Amino acid sequence: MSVLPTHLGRDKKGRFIGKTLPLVPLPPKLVEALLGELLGDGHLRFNKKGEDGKPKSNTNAQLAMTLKSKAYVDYLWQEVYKTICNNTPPHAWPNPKTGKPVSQYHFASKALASLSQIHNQWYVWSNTLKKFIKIVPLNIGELLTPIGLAHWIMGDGYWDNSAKTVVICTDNFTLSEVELLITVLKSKFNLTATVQRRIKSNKDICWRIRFSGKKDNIDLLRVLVKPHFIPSMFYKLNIEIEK
DNA sequence: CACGCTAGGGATAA
DNA sequence: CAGGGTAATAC
DNA sequence: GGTATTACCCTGTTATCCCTAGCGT
Ligand SMILES: [Mn+2]
Ligand SMILES: [Mn+2]
Repeated sequence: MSVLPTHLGRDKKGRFIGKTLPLVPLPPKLVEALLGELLGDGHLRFNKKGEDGKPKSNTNAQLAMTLKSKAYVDYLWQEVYKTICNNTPPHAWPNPKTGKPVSQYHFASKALASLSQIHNQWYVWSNTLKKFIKIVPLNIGELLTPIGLAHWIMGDGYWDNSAKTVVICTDNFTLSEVELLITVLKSKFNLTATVQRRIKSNKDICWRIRFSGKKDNIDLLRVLVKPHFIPSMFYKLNIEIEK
């Protein structure tokens, strides 16, 4: 996996600079984290689209993140995705100059051919909806690592204080995708989880991943992902921030 | 008491 | 999460 | 002029997380 130039190099404003870009390796840990972001709250997008709604021929995908947690957005930009981002730091939204209260923070990566390839694995074109739908790649079992799991839970996981366990909100994935993910959690990490059925407000049915609340299982999950968590997300594992 | 499971509401945080 | 608009630039 | 692409900033819309409540073994 590499950061491939499209055709010509560009400056940080996206303007052509008249020379080709060098090939920069995409760090494996970045790819692992990106997988977690895509399972969770991340968004791979093409900016410009043609009349059919599909991306124009030579455009490339960007990773876009818009989240409430300033700490997590800053961490992602600064520590995880810096090598594929420009130097513009995450910005608050709404723009503070509007006087409205800030509710989220945002950054986007560079548009890169390697991200377009990953988009191709994670999104399928729906002819009926005329848009891309995010899916779980069938080879997720080869790709998911503790780093990815950590980012996934920091994104879509929460601590269920009544059941005393972690639940992942996989609401927009299909039942078979959720079952696949549960199989992978068991085979790769020996983590036990079950499908939790839920009726949404609009009466549709969705499925979530509920980790077994047994002490050994939760302990194992914590050991796996805590090293890749930021402290402000420890609450999703019901871990105190130690001093 | 420990653990598993279902159900559902709501104002955001995707 | 997803999509839209525009300035900037090369060819 | 006309096309093509990216970075940056902004907007649309709802499915999220986060919570409470309850029953069962
Ligand atoms: Mn989410
Ligand atoms: Mn989230």
